[in-house]
Amino acid sequence: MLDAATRQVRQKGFAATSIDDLCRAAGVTKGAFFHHFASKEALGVAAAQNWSTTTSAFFAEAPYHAPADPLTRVFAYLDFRSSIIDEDIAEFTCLVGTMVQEIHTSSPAIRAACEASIVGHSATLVPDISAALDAHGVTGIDPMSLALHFQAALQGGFILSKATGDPAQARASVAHLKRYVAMLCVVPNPDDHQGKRP
Amino acid sequence: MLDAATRQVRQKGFAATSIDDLCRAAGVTKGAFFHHFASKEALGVAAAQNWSTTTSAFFAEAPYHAPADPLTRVFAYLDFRSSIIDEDIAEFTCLVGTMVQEIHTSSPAIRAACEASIVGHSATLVPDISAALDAHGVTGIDPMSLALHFQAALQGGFILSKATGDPAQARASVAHLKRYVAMLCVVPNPDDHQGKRP
DNA sequence: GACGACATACCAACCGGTCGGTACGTAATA
DNA sequence: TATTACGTACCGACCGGTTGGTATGTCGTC
Repeated sequence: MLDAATRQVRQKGFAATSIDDLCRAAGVTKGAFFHHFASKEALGVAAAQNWSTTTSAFFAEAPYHAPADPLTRVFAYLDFRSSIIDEDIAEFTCLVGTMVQEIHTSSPAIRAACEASIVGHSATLVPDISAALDAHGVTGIDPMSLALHFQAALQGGFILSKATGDPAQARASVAHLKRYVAMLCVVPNPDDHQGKRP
Repeated sequence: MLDAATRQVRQKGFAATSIDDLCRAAGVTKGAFFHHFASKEALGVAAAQNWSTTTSAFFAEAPYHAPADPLTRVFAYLDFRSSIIDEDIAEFTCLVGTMVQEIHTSSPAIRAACEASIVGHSATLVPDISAALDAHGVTGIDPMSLALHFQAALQGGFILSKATGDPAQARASVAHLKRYVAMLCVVPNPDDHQGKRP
């Protein structure tokens, strides 16, 4: 049910996703839908929360946490984000980023759920970013601000990919992000980076 | 008419914007609407094209073209983008970025118009970016790719602002963008930069 | 009097949401 | 164990309102 909602919203947006279509896709009746969700808005909130939990589990299990050096972990995160951008645009695109564009004024509840999802994920990056910045003596940069900038470039990359139909646009923005971090921490070639410089 | 459409789409999205509401807001009848536009999709295309022409005129007249040094012009562009992010989120947000999220699969015509708007604006930045990169001996960076990354960070910043309700989120991403360019061109403090280094 | 620029009235389809009803598990009671 | 009572899960017909879109009329202008 929530999976079907996620799929449809990512393709058509929230407003264009009708409950009838949703029920047909999920193989349930309308009665069942309104038994589980009080309204369409409640579905939106539940979908955002479900997205939050499934993606945080997905990222928690991802391999980018393995490296010992924090900066290497940050690079690995960006590489990972780049690697999961595949051919099908509706597959790698962000549910909450899509939803919040439409409903940020009309539905405070969904908006808040989307905010929690994005901010929550960003917060998980802060320890690594903070440690990497400290290890290289970088000052004047708020780790959370940089984490949010990551999400901004990612979300914007998704928009560019949707506009051009080309997933490479999103990957290109991640590449710029990686170069930004590399220069911040004064690493000449981030792909050769294995740990703290001598 | 197109102005009313722009306002409503930026607030509610394309699908949630009804033609009836639109006509009421614009003070015209439905008959007049369908006299000018063949369909709602045609309105979307026209709105995107109108957005493209009005914004390109707006940016053409903006003061960031004044400085003699190309890198200073790039910084001035980013400063300008930051300065036009005011309190009302629906006022500084991008029409085509919002529309393309919803309709990228359902309406190829609107998608193409949005792509043209974003890519077209990015292309206007290429001469300055290219000259700035050349002047500082930066190689291996495609100017158009950097221009598109600017748009990605901006669009993503808009999403973050919509999610949090805070315009400062969008400005923060522009600040990171500016720092990125400064480091690329090896300028210690971009705000002090007045021309090519000795 | 032909034609473009609108206005008015209207339509079928669809929208989110409701509602009466049903199938079924369970637990207290006798 | 049979009966009753009740909560939960679910069905699907139905509702009022809205949707994008159309058909037809009207009025000023060349």
